[in-house]
Amino acid sequence: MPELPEVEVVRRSLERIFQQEPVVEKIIWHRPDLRFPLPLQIFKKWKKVRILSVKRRAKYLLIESDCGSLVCHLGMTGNFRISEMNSPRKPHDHVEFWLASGQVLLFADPRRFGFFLSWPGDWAQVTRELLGFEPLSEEWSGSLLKQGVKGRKAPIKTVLMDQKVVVGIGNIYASEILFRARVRPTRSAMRVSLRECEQIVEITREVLNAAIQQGGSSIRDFKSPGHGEGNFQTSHLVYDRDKKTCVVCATPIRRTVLSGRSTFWCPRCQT
DNA sequence: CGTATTCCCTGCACGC
DNA sequence: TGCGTGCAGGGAATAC
Repeated sequence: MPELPEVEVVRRSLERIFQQEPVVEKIIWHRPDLRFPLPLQIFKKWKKVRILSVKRRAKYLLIESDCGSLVCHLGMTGNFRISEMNSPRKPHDHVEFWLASGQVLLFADPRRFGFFLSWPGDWAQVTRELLGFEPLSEEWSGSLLKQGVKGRKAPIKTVLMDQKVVVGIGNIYASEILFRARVRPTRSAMRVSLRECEQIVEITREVLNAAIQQGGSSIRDFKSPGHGEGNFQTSHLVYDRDKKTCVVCATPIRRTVLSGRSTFWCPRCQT
């Protein structure tokens, strides 16, 4: 489900929810085994906790409270929604945040690749060391991407999805970005020129920002509490369009598997 | 070391 | 209709 735009849309939704009602009365969980075990210590401790902020780094959400912080990752199918105390739960509702307003923020995740962590230390510090550049930050640039691809024999698409190089770009947006940049996803990353890296950086920002504006891409099941479904899937030019005609040149779009992930590209537009 | 594959898990679309 | 197969937006652990 969630790449950077979707996670950012969720972040904004959660921010709005907690601005309206910052107090979490308690947390209820229905199973402790998401991708990683839930931080039950924290969950038990969180009674009458005030949420101070919801931040995003890469595809991680950081929920900060006056009683410590939670890191949340949505995995593939993780999602939040607002519900009422007495309204029926669904099969994959794993965590409930009971708000002082009487509403309940539910976290559901059918595939359970998502997780919550409590992070005692400085999360920003950790992510600085382990993760690459934020694509929407001022500091990222074509020359930095060029440094990132230096000596990388792997396909440019794989490197673009490498969270140590640049964060937040997942399988959908990697194909979409490279199509718009006219760079073939299979090309060895080291063979992408500085000029092309600059192009990729610029287009990455355009695509991710547009996707955020559109509320993300809702294929399958992505939804955000308060924002609902996104619309950016209607702007997909190559993703999931195998054998359909390229919107630019009418050549059939091709599907290739790279690092085990479906990849879509136009054999004529992209070199 | 870098790269590719496998696996975690459930649901759904598809073909027979 | 029912069943098997393959595939799905992420990422970590293996296997080369």
